[in-house]
Amino acid sequence: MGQRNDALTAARRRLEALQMRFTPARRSVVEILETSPGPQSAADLIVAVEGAVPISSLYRTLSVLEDSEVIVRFPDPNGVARYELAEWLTGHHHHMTCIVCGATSDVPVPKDLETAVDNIVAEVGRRFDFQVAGHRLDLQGVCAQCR
Amino acid sequence: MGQRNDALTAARRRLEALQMRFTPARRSVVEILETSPGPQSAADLIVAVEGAVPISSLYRTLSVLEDSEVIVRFPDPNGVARYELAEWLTGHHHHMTCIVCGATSDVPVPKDLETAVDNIVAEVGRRFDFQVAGHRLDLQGVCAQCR
DNA sequence: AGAGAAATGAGAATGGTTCTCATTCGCTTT
DNA sequence: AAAGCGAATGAGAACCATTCTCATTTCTCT
Repeated sequence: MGQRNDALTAARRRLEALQMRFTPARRSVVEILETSPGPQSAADLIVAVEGAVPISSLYRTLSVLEDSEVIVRFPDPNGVARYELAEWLTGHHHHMTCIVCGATSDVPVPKDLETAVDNIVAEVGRRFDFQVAGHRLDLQGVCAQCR
Repeated sequence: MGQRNDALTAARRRLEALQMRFTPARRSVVEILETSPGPQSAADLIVAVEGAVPISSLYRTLSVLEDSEVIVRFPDPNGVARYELAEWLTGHHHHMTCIVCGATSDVPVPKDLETAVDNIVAEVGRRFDFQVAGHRLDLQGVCAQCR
């Protein structure tokens, strides 16, 4: 199965299904996120689009994509928002943040380990009477480059 | 072992070791965090101290306590900073955030499960050449009250 | 070509957090 | 007890990321 344009196509379909337009700005953001090694901030994206999208429009683009569940937003360790493609487009994964350089990158946790995480999470939910809908696991440490 | 004032005493000692004063504002914050069921925001703390500490002082107090590693700060799902006692004072734990009411509470993951998490985290670090220093596991779901 | 809905761009406004600076506090030394 | 002095405080300004407003522009469908 071809993967190069899957996210782009899926995003277009999703937006069209909601009768929204797949405009150049929306397309650019999806394209950039598709090829990024980790979640990007609004500031990162402004740089990536080379200023072609004004800030106010970029934020609006991001919130449209978030509302349509093409991307997800979450705060990085400093509280600034970072965005990445939703998991139905990229698969489930976690993050590791280098405490030296600050970079956050994706970690596609191997299936065997992810299964173990799922079991733990489910068990915790059971023990604490909490109906678990999802989880986030973030590793903090030092990346290979910074060593 | 008495636990009621352990955090307070430990915090005092830590600050004094750094030749800083254990002032009323600093004491209040530690006290409040010690008795809170989960991480608190600056706004929460202002309410908890009943306005006795002005905002600018509260933030300064928080950063002093953070710098001296008595508390830790991290962003909640909306990006606003939340604070809790450092793990050397409370023990390792995780969080669960209710996607209905937004409350975040502590989850003292049972030792057996935590061991499993540790193993997974270590294994991921090994596989991805990442020197793991710590981890955060956040559950999202619906709490008992909201069901 | 024209109408109407959707999207855009510029800038103002907001909210959380940090900074500045003059004042006050609390030890320590007389 | 008073002076000296660094630490801490309080008020408000400043900052920065993000959101909002609104007039203008662009699509899409006739």
